[in-house]
Amino acid sequence: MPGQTETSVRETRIMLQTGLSRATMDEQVPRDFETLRATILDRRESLPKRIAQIAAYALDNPDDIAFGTAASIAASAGVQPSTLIRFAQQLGFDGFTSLQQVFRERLRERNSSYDERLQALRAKAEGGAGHRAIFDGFIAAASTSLNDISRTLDDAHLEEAISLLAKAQTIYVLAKRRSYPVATYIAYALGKLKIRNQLIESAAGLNAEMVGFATPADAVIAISFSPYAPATIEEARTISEQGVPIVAITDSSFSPLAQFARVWFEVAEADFAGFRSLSATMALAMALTVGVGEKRRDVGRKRKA
Amino acid sequence: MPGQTETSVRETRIMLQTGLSRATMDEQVPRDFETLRATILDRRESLPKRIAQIAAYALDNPDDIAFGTAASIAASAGVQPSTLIRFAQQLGFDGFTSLQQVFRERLRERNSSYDERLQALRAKAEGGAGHRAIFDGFIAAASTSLNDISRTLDDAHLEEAISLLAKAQTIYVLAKRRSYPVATYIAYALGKLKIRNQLIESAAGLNAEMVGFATPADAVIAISFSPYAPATIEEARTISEQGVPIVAITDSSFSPLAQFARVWFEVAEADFAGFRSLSATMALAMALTVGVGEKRRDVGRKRKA
DNA sequence: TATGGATTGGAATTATTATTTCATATTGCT
DNA sequence: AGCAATATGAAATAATAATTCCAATCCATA
Repeated sequence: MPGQTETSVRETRIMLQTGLSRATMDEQVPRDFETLRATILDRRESLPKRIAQIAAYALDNPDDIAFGTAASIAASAGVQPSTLIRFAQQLGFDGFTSLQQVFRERLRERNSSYDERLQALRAKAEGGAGHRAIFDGFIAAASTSLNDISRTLDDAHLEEAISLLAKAQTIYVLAKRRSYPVATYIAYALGKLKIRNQLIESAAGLNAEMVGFATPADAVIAISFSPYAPATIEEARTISEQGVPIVAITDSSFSPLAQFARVWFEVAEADFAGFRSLSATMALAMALTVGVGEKRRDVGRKRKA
Repeated sequence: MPGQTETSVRETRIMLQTGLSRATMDEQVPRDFETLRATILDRRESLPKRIAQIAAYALDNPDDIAFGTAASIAASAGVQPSTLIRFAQQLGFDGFTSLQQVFRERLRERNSSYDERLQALRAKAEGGAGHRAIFDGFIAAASTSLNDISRTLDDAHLEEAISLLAKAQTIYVLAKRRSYPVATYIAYALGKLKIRNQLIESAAGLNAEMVGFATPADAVIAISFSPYAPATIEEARTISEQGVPIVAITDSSFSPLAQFARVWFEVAEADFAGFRSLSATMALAMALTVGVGEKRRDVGRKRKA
């Protein structure tokens, strides 16, 4: 019997079961994972027990659905393979295989290098594709930056920077403009960890004096990206000439900050709509801060013992 | 004939072909994608033409290998299925299926829900696993938060908030403590976009006066997460009583901020080592800011036309 | 340019996996 | 409680896909 007849017989049966016309059916089949997810959550209540069981499993373990065989998935979820297929059919798919496609597509999508997605989103936003596109762009930029930094960060530098900062009496935090939010976050976190710190703010114009108090027993976290705020560079220079060690977060080895720094990190943030992400810098800043907190605790313990 | 015999016959044949003992073979089979990649690049020169062809294809289209069938992959790469299997065997696998596992594992790894990774990292960091673990933890927390928000953000709310803010004469930005970095970033970005704004700072203790200037023609972006800074809530209340519309970013519908807000966003940030990520909030903040910038430009253009 | 070995193509075979079927159990309703 | 409709389990079957086999081809070397 030719495949075509086979298929149409199957379709007829499903249509009878669900009471839907073919056209309606097609419209309702969720093609992408998010729609599928929503559909499942929507119908969760009205699903039979076993079907609900596999539905829950599917949302909890999407990767297993993407890669497993009907039998293996059914076993993990504690149902029969046939139930899995019924589940797929209830959702409007014509079998497990086509349901699985959606789960596979999801992995492909997610994995398609964020760089590519970012390109696409930039183009989309340029074309005036609404505010959601802008939002997605910032999400993508942040994700890209996180991926990048987690690939490129050098563990040894991290250790070195943390040791250096852990020894400091006071940690000075130096950043302006775009980097300023990071500085305020560091200051907040250091404060919560009871680590003495001083944010070098520009408001009152007393920076020079503030900087003057730092000694070689202290340390500085300085953050600046191109175009480097002249004030940051100036203050970094002064403070390094006083012999205060500097940990710098910046964006290239040509950065003037890198020259003054005892340890420096190169962080490449992706940008979108003219604004660079801060997510990678933030993550690094937090790691430094909490790392210093940990280190001090450890040292304290050792001294007591 | 039982499967076991079948298998051992196959193994013997391969061993003869490659001239390796079983023990040596096992050591050489690349288990993870990176090793496999290196192995392929290493042997690239010495591979026969068709095998080299599929090798190149595999490195260029790893996703296809992960998802395709031997036949479909072979067709895309322009070779016979049998060649694909020979390729796998040359690398020490016992067939296409086990080669494919490596490509699938790669996708799983990359994609392994950040939540799970976060759990693992938290445990690791607790156990004092060094500073890299802390860093990875913050990266994972940030990624999780980004994933979450991009799933849950409501487009309609975004549009509404942007329209509201775009109409404002002055945008006031209100946030303390942990949220303060976001506020400074918003203020920075609004400034760069030439949008009049006022950061409500606490330094000089003049908040009450500042807040008093706001009128219903203005708008507020208020950001606060549990435990809500009392000052933020107080100022939000006052300002909303003056009839100034508020766009709030907060963490639950029970948040006091949500009560005063015209539009509010629920942002669930993952935490690590006691500090919550800010990445999702930052992304949303940037989308709002740039969205307002776009909207004003559009409106300006329309007026001229 | 002949010859042996390696490589390749394509069909045949075998294994695996999805799907269907049907008997049985459960549920909801009168 | 009894009936019909629905849901479930388990095995049989159909479909699909991986693997093997063998003949044909290519390539290096004498």
